[in-house]
Amino acid sequence: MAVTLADVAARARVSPATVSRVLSGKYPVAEPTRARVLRAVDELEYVANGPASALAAATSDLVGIVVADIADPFFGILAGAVQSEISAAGRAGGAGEKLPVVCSTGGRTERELTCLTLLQRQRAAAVVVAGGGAERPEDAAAVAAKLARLAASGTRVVLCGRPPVADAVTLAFDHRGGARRLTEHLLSLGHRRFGYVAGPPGRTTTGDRLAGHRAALAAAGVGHSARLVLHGPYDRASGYAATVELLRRDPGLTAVVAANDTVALGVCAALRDQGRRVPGDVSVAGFDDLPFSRDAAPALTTVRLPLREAGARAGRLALGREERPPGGVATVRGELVARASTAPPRPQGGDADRANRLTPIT
Amino acid sequence: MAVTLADVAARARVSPATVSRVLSGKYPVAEPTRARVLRAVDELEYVANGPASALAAATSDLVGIVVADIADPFFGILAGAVQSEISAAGRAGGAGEKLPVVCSTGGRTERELTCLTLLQRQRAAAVVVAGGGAERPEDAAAVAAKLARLAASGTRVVLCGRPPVADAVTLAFDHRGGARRLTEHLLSLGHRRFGYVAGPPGRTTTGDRLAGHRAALAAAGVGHSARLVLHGPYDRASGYAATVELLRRDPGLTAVVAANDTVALGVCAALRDQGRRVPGDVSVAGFDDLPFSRDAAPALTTVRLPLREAGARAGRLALGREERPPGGVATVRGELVARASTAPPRPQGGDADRANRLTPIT
DNA sequence: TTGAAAGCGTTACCAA
DNA sequence: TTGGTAACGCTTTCAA
Repeated sequence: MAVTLADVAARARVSPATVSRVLSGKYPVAEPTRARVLRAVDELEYVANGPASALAAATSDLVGIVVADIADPFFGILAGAVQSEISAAGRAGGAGEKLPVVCSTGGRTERELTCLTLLQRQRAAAVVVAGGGAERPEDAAAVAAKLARLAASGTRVVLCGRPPVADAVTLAFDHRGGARRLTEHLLSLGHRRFGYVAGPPGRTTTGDRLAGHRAALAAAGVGHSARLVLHGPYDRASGYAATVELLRRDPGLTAVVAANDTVALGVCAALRDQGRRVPGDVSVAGFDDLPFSRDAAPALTTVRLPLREAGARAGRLALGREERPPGGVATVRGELVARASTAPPRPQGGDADRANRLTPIT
Repeated sequence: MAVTLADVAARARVSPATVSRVLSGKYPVAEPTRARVLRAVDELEYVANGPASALAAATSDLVGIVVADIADPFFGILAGAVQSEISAAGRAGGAGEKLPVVCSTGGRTERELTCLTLLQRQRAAAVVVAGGGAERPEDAAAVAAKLARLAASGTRVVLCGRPPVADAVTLAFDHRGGARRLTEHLLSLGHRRFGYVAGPPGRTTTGDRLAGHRAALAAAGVGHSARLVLHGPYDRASGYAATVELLRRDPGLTAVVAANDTVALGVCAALRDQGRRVPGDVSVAGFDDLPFSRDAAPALTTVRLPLREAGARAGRLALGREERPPGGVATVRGELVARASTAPPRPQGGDADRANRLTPIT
């Protein structure tokens, strides 16, 4: 079978314990001995048995990164940042190097629990849970309980982009504030009739962004019908279909806010197919400002979350290389990116009046 | 500490061996006993110790997916497809459920070897290596040797999108054929002066696509200068910068072929910024046809690789749920997607002549 | 600074 | 159908 520690020990004429000490690197070993061991390791092409180490040490060097969907660039960027932060630490391939592993859940609580169980089974050293969570109390509680058990069993838990839970370190995203500023911006341009294409129902990200949007409207005294809020997955097709329906429900809307940039692309496409100029007749806003959106929809107004920075920080927190923020929670804010200031085409009397009472924000 | 098999056994008043059998599910156990064990598992919230199982069974339930960059939607889609195929098998969270783990290498051989070592250390059940490999013989040999060792140690190895190695099961992508058809298409429209923005140097994907392009040009008797081939990473900035330089070197080019769609977006942006209409003055072609490209560059001509299907198939091969293709190698071909048939603006005499001798393809 | 040996929690073989 | 019990390969006291 495979080469074992004992084989290396025999070859280097030392005890297995010594080899272990050399490899772990955190025990004093005489230099000549050390060299002999390392040479034996090389000659034998020894690769440690991870499971055996994990069993003996009661912790593995796996770091889990749980996301909704790796095919979604939002999570791809986030997960990539976490990974590279983790891989950057520790000598390449050396013992103690962490193996970042990405799991995707499809945004389903059930699958989320499964992933966490799988990581718990692996005795992962840390777990970064990225993206929004379930809003339903039972679901949220189930995940919280699972995370608590994970933490209790020695796994470091870091939340990134979801509400804090118990005492897990959390990097919360300010979706609410971002959506609010986004909507305030559109209001300041004079828009009064909004459509909103929301993300999947029952998820905190969806709810938070929507809440921010509604808060801005309420603060401006602009009414908003629930009929003009449509939910769907974070994809282009959802934006397209929702927009067709929104226009049917209110042909006079002048702005559409989308759950994210991908959805916004579908919105733009549908608007054009329905004969509206974008921007011009209708302004479209999105979220996240992913790299391609500037090409796909140059006039999009979005909120840019510093995904790379957040991911890197989450990675450091997972490794325990960065101090816990006060209270265990740090909030990451997005930046408003307004590429075109398109006022609505034909402002109506009453609305224009109200607009004058608004203080432009941003 | 954590609940162990022995705890469950005690509670269910059976031996540890029996609990193990119930959990593994592949041994006959009397129904009442089985029920008692499962109840104990539930009551105790027992979660098996993966490392211990892996040690005893000499194989873990990890399945590695090695990609160049998860932040790149190309790999995100591919990895996502592999993952969902793997997660679909096996009852959620049950014993024996595989844990698909994605690692990214940045397309660097060194990091690739590290990832493979890490997976070898974990005694992964299978490894799917996706995306092109190194062209340099030493590098290719090093990776091949590593893969051979992995395979020898019982890990199932599946290659996806890179040249076959020894006897690893391979899903090869026909980059060469795709690039060839793409170029033939542009030639059939009358284009004769091409710029080419290639991927990172020294990688098989880059080399294969370029080879296909050159083969098409050669077959058509169209000369091509190495000065009009520029290399860079698979990102937008690379396409932008390369295009500025290409136009400097040949202001009269009528078509630019890009390493992939993301690069093509940069090409389009640069062309516009340089005062060219796209399409119109210059036609742009890309690769991969990712979801956003139709919005970002509606007139792009691309080659669409069936990424989801390929990923799913790779997943099944990794699980041993799909038969090895004859010879161990199956080739995945891309589909030419031509959204606009833009002929060059001002065909030159001699070239137009030659164009007539071409048989239009596709 | 090094060695000996007792676990770590499963699996799998051999009996019963 | 079940139980007893060696491995599995490493880490980590405890001694020397």
